[in-house]
Amino acid sequence: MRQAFTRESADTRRDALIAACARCLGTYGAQGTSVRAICLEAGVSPGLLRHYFEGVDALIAETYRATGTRVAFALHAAVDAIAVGDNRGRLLAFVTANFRPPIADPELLATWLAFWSLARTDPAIGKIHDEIYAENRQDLERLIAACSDAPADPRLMAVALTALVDGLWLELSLGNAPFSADEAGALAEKWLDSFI
Amino acid sequence: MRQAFTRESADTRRDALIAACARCLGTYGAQGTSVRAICLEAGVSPGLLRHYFEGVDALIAETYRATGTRVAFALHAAVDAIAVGDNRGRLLAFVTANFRPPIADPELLATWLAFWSLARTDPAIGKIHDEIYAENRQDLERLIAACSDAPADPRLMAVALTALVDGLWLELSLGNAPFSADEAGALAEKWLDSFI
DNA sequence: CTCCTTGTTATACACGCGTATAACAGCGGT
DNA sequence: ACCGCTGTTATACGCGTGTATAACAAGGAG
Repeated sequence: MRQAFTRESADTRRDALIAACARCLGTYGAQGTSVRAICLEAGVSPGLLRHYFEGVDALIAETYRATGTRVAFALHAAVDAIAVGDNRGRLLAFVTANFRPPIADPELLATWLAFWSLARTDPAIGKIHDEIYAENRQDLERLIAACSDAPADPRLMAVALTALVDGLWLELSLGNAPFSADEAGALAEKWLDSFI
Repeated sequence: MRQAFTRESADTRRDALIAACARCLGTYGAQGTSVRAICLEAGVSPGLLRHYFEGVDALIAETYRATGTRVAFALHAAVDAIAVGDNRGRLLAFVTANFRPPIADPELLATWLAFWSLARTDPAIGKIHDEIYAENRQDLERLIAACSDAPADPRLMAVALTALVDGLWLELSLGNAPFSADEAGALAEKWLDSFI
């Protein structure tokens, strides 16, 4: 007897596989994310992966893109929770959202680490990486420029702020960090106020 | 005919295997670092690895420790190149050395990424990670405290400086960074001056 | 109700992995 | 010059990997 199954639309199956891939990367890391593990997580047979994707590398690439937009969405939601007039508040919200769920999350870090390590090797992943980071920096520069007393060089400030936030986020998500999420937010705010 | 070989002391062989492991992690990433790849790089047969280490995981752990001390050594060398009286200069040297070789190096980043991803899974690696970071932070706090007008809370400043430096180093080493090593150094200096 | 398309499963293949084991050979002691 | 210890190699085993292929069945069309 063959296992029962239901036919799904292409989009549904692709999304399910992408979500399963992200869960595997977060749970088992890049090493433990195999075709069989992904398909088991998605509840389909291993062969189906290649029916929807060129190969496992292509699925991981699309998962990177999906994860990037998910993060961007969460950041935008944090910004939109602040009144449109409060430009400094919106910028601060964008920054401090990185220290709270769902962004400050060990599983998301594991996913991101896998992407970083692949970005050096796989050119396709590297391209996606550049796009995601460019978009994020653009968002940040926009929020900086919207502030009344914006600095002369928003690019360098965006660079510094991104680096600070990434570093804090990284150590916070790695665990055993010698500081709290609140302290991270306070540091970012202090740094921000010294500029604008 | 069997391949010729020479007998080496235990320390020599262990060091050679550790160095080969680091090169593999940097060149091929964690995914491409296998027992066979390491031993090919070291110029020995695959079986020899288990003659000197519990397994490949143990070798990677020792490689982490060795890499950590190598980085710490490079940072200390940068500090010692500055006159003992110039406390601010020594702190600045410690910080900016992170943006120059051999620390700002794609291969070192790849090695470090592998360690980060393993730190979550393997408790032994996680322990080594905590120790390395604690030492680094202690060094930084010492240099901060040595400055004449040290801030009230050197811990939080060390946290922030570490995060900023890590973030800048990360993106610099990932490549395609929208800023230069000099700009990174200038940013760190600016941040440093706003504190002390 | 039946047929046909095709999404899905099951199986197989070649390969690389980490490890275990036995045979070999370098090299110091005698 | 020979022996014996052991560092080193060679080979093999079981397993998991990504992918290719054929058999199957779900579900709409007629």
